[in-house]
Amino acid sequence: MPESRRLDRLTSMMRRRGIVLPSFEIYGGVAGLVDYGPVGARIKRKVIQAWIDHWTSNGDIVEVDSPTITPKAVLVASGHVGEFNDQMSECLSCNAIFRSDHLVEGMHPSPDTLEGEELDSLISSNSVTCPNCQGGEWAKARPMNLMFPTTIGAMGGGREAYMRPETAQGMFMLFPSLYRHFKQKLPFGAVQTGRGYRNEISPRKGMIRLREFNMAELEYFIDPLDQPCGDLGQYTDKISLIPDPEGENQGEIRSTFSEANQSGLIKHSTVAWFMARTYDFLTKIGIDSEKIRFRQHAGSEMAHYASDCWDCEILGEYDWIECVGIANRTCHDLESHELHSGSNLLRSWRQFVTPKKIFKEGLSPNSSVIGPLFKQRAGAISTAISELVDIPGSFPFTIVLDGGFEAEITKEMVSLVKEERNIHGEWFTPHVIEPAFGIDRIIWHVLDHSFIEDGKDEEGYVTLRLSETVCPYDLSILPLFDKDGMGEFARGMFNQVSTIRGIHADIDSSGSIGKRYARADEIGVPWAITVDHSTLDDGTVTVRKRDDQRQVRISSEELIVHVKNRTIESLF
RNA sequence: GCGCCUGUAGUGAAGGGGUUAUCACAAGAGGUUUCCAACCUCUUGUCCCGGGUUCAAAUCCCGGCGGGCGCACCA
Repeated sequence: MPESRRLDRLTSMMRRRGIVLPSFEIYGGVAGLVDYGPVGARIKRKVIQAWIDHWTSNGDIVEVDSPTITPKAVLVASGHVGEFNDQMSECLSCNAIFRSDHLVEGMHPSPDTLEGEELDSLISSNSVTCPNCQGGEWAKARPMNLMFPTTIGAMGGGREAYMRPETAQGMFMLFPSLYRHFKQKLPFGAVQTGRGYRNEISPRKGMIRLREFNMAELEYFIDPLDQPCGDLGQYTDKISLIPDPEGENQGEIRSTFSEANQSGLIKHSTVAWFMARTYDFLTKIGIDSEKIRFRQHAGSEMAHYASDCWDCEILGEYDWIECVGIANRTCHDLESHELHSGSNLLRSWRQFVTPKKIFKEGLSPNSSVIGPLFKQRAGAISTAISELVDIPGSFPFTIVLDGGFEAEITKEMVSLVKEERNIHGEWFTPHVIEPAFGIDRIIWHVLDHSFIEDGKDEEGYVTLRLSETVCPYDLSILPLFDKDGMGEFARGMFNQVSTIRGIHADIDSSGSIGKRYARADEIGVPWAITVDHSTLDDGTVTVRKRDDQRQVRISSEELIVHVKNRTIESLF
């Protein structure tokens, strides 16, 4: 079997068996949009369920769900409207397109803040040449919008909006509700799974770069003075870590999460903790641990909102692909939303262990004197007096207002106040650690790593060695013949197991028994239950294990108990 | 967006200006004491879309859409 075509065989199988296939195909298809078919949708649901369970099982993280349509103002505050509207310049001689701000790199302190016309004039005044063909003629810079715009309101005059490029903003919007839910105590987190939208220039590589995709994001809100972290010592695997090439550490380092955190390779303990938990999740759903690595972003590739970011990359048919990003978003989002919205609900209270005593000495304006004397300027003068930090040693002294007005302040106009207060705590903007998962990319790699071809002949025998956590059906029930009562017995069993919560069975009576095993193996059903002649005599069935084809015989009642308890494995 | 390659049943392929487009596997019905893709009979189903050239286009040409790779892009 030529290994170079494994990718083709895997994608063909995925289409044929209804796992993942191009969308809208009878209308020619649309690049970057895919469907999950009947088998794929079940796998996807189980991956997402496993993800939600993984993060919410500690009690400090809850699930939320917010709209995909997002008002423009939210995305202006988050920085996406600015960042997602990069100006692009096209070379008139070879039609190559470049980001305008990259072309004028070094010619301006902050090229990414410039408008189209400023970029154009910078390009022409510096005679920037095309990196591709050395031509010097450029078309006007045009904005490239990577978000899908829409309008809220069916008639004219609606509000401008975009399809969300990430689910994170919805969780920031819900911060006040989360803060109340968690009894106003950090740390806590929220997860959200759902669709995100990016109008990619050129979607590529099957389901790797999509225009509409499934994401799963976790926002963990912490006090920046604290770095909450679980027991890293429980993760003893050595992990491949590739630190920022612009930093002190070079090349690939193999280390445990605990060591990496202690040595300062992973600076933030909470980031290290989520990296470990991410590794734990990925291996649990069937990603090969040898094909996982973490790569730190260089400062230059960091998203606009992040101060540190580690990508989790997975090795598959498309080489190393970024599947999870674990970013320290600091207070960027909450602070920016506070600024843009005027809300004061995006903060958290930090209680001091011991109240701080503060002594405040200041001047208090005597308005009965100041008022009649300064009339309309009295208010401004009173404020200025209260805000004086250095109290002048003698009277009279002069205060200069913003407009240049000079007021002479005499002893009678003020009184000296000495105040002693206990401060019990302070308000601050929480920081956010965000693990963001690309669900489609993860599903791809789960399938890639499970796709085992080990046929002896040319044709190849395919087994999808999916973990029970993500398999599309838990078991396949196969009547050896659909007659003599075997079919009825099988359907009875099917109905019985189908009432068990979380269990989905398949029933298949067409074709030879070998063919039916093969069909079940190909989509990763872990157990095949065969109803045969003996079943009719003594009520026993055979249970076949997908990964080694071993079979045991057991009474159907006993089997159903094992299905219920998820202990089929113990039969082997 | 650009360049090169490419598009034939569900999947993989063959063919190719001329009657009804070929093969394998898959799928459906029936048969067969049928436990690892067995066999027999029958059946369903295909030239990406649009325009052009031509007496005649699935085939040649142009455009679009989709796919692969490279460049660019991937906040």
